[in-house]
Amino acid sequence: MNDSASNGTDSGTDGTSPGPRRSDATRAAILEAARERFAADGYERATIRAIAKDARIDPSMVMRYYGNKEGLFAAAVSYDLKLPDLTSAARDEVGRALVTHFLAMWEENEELTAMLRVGATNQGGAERMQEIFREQLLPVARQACPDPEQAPARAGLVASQLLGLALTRYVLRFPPTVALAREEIVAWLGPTVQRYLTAPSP
Amino acid sequence: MNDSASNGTDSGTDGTSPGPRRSDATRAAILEAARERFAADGYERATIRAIAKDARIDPSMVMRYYGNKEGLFAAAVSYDLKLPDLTSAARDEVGRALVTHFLAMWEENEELTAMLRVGATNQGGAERMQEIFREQLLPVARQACPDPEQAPARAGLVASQLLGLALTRYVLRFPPTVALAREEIVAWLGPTVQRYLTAPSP
DNA sequence: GTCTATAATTCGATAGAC
DNA sequence: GTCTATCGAATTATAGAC
Repeated sequence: MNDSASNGTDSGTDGTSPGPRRSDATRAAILEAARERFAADGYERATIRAIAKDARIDPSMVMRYYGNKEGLFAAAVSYDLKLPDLTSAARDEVGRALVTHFLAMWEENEELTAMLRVGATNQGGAERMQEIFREQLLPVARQACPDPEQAPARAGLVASQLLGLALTRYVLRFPPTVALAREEIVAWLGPTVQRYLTAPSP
Repeated sequence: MNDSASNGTDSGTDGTSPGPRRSDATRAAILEAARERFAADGYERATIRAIAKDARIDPSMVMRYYGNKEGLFAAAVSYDLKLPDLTSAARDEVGRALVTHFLAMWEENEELTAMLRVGATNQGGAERMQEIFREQLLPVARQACPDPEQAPARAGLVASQLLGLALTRYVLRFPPTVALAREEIVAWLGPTVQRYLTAPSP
């Protein structure tokens, strides 16, 4: 969301204020439109022209700012996804907490749908998806599960359930899964995740 | 796959139910190549030209046989995916049975990976995925779950876990999930699916 | 900074010779 | 049935005027 301000070529000669560029509004509009299009259509079908049209600017501006289509996608999904620190959660509640935060993240952030959709057909997208779950889910598993050596497998199981929920609810939009209330999902999936993390190996 | 013997009995005139054509081998080669490409690249990036090259025939043949790209995809994934009849399975073992058969299906059939990948970015693919879900998973849920009215929700939960496994294992290829042995997966996911189907609402 | 015009590819689809 | 040649449309990307 936040384009960090860099330089201010138009904000006068006094260097005291590294003010926002005049184009920051445009850049932000482009990124927002890009996230929407990538989330809705995937990488291939989301055209630069359509994104530019949504942002109500000229397609060539997208190229000027982000170089090429890959650069645009990278910029659009470069937002840091921070799963709240769950290390403080009670050990027998980590499953429910994880599902709750996961749901909140996906409902408020189109970026994740975009990444999942792109990850299904694009190598770069899949790798970025792997990164995120290594950085976000593995630490949780390392702390929650009894044998640290099993943490990757446990995290993989949790990922299968959480991403499966995201897939059926936000991408494929299976009606019954879409219809579920958040609390229902937490009530059903919480114990599953809890078990994947903390139960002894079956 | 099946290069069925192509004899000369071309029953020609009846367009609705043609016998074995001389071109059957070619058609089969096209479909096999199409499945591989769709599974590997998704709908948009799997080009007719590339598929034809894999099948070592001319791209125009694909058009001649299947009309257009959509027709090709439909033909490539039109195999009936038959989940074995689980109505005979013991009621407290339906979870494990379902996971076991699901795994077997995905490991031996590229078609399913193709459909999942396409479903992530293509409307038609997503709808076909929904169809299969309705025809295959819903009946199982209807029979296994205590309250038939809850069958769709239960089936949706099962789908989230099973398709999440397929996504992380066969599409995104998360290393820890790929590394799991089939028996481990059954041991972990079986109880989950069992609970989604038969446990009382939480 | 913004836009017009267009280059350079690539793809789906068609026409027609053999 | 098979292939060559090509059309027409869409795309990314570039060059340059204002």
